[in-house]
Amino acid sequence: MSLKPIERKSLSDAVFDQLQEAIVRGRMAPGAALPSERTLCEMLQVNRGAVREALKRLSQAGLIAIHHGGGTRVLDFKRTGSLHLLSQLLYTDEGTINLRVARSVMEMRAALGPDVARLCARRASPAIERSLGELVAEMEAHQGDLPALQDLAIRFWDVLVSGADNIAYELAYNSLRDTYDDLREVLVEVLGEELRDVGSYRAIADAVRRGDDLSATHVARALMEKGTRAIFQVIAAIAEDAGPGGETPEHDEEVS
Amino acid sequence: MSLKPIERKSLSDAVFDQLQEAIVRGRMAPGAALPSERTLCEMLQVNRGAVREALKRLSQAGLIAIHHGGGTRVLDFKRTGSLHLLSQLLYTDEGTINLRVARSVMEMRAALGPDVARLCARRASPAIERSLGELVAEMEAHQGDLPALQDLAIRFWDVLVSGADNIAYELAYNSLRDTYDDLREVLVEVLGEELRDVGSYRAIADAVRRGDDLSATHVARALMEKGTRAIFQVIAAIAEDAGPGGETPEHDEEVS
DNA sequence: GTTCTTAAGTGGTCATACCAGTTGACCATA
DNA sequence: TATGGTCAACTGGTATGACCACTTAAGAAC
Repeated sequence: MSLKPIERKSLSDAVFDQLQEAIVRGRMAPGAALPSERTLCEMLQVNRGAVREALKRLSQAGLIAIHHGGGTRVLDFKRTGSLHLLSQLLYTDEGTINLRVARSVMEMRAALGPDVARLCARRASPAIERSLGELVAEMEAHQGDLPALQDLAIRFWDVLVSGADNIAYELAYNSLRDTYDDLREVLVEVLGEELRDVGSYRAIADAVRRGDDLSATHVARALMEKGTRAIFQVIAAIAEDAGPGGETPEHDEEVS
Repeated sequence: MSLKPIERKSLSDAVFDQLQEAIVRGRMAPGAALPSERTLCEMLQVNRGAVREALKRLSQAGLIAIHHGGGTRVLDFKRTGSLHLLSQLLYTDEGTINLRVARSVMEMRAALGPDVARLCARRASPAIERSLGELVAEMEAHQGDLPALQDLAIRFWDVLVSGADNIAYELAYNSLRDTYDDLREVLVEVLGEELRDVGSYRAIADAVRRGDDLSATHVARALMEKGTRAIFQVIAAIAEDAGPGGETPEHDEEVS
C-alpha cells in the first residue's frame, strides 16, 4: 500500500495561503486595503503573531505593501511578483488548469531551453558532461517507459541548467520545474513524442561534450518544438471545445 | 534641492537581511543548522516575534527549511531560490558588482527579449500598440539624452512584456528589471549604442502594429545584441585586468 | 542487543501590554 | 483663505512570558 506523509500546516501558513489565494485569484483587487491585523485575527480566529508572519511573507512575495501606521494594501502581483507565483497561478478556483499559464510556461521553456544548451556546451565541466552521458544511457535503457523517461528528462535538464553556469537561468528554472512538476501526470502523454526522442538528448549530450554550442542549440530547439507543438494542439482543441472563435484562448480557459 | 525619503527598516527586516546575506554569500553553507530561535534572539538582541517573522520569510524564499521541533537548516538556494534573489546576488561583500551575475542577467535578457517581441507582435491590443508608438515618439524627441532614453527604453519593455500576454515572462521580467535598476547608472554608458538606436525601437513598434512577429523578433535580437556585445567586452576587459587567462571570468570577478 | 521511557531542546501558539507612525478632524493663527 | 498646531483614534511594530506540539537522543528496562 502507498501512504503519503501527513501534511501539516502551521497557522501562519494557512493564513498566508488563504490571503495569497484571494489576491492571486483577483478576489482582492490591487489597491484595495486589507483589514487591519487585529481585525484579521478576529476573522481568522488566530493570534496576531500568526497573522503578522503571514503578512510579512505576502509582503516579500510582492503581493501586498505594509505601511507602519498607515494600513496594508494589495499590490498588482503581475508587476511586483516573482516567478515562484507560477505554481499558484496554474490552477483555477475549480481545480482546473489555467491554460494561459500552462502556455506561458511552455513558451518560456522553449525560449530558454536552446540557450541553456548553448551555454552548457560552451562552459560545461567534465563532471557535467559525464552526468549527461549517464542520464542519456539510462534513457536508452528505458525506451518506452514514458514516466521513467520523463523523470530522466527532468534530471537531464537539471544538469544542463547547472552546467550553463548562469544563475538567472538556474533560479528561473527552479520555478519552471516546480510548475512543471504539478503537471507531470497530465503532460507525460502530451509530451510523449518529445520524451521518446532519446536521440535528441543523446545529440545534445554529445554536442556539449564536443563544445559544439551551435549544434546543441539547434537540437534543443527542435526537441522542444515537438513538445511545444503538442501542447499548443491540445490547448487549441480545448479552446475550440469551450468556445470556438480563435486559435488561442481569449480568456482563462480551463482543463480538468 | 533633491531630498530622498528616509528609509526605515523594521527589526524583522534587519534580521532577514542579515541572515539572507550570510546565506547568499555562502557564509552559512547548505545543510548547516541555524541557531535556535531563542538563541538568535539573544545574539541579535531582539524579541522572538521579529526573529520568527524573518525566518518565515527566509523559508518562503527557499533559503532555509524549518522543521517543527527539529531545528532549522540552510538550503541550497541555487536549487530552491527564486529569481528575485538576483538583485541580492548582484553585489559582493565589498559592494562591487558580481560579473557572473551581471552576465547571467544579460544573457537571460538576450534570450527572452526577442521572444517577448515576437509574442507581443502576435497578441498586442490596440492600446499596447498605441503606447509603444507614443514611447518611441518620445524617444525620438530625446535623441542624445542618454538617461532619458534609458528610462524610456525600460518603459518600452514594460509595455512590450505586458503585451506579450505571457505571465511567466511578466514575472521573470519583474526580477530582471529590479536587478537592472540597480545597474542603471553603470550601464547607461555601456549600453549607449543600444539605447541610441531609436530606429530599432521604432521598427519593433511598427512590427507589433503590423502583427509581423518575425520582423519583431529579428529586430529585437539585433538590438539586444548591441548591448550584450558591449557588456561582454567590458566584462572581458575587467577579467583580463584582474587575471589574464580566459575570455570569460573563471570565478567571481568584480568591478566597483 | 532491542525496545521503551523520558527529559531536554526545538519550533508553534497564545494573550497582553505598550511603543511608534499615520491620518483626519479640529482649532488657532497669520 | 491658508498655514501650521494639537489631539484622538486608528494603524503597524516590539516586547514579554507562558504554554503547546514535535523531535531527538540519552538512558532505563527488557
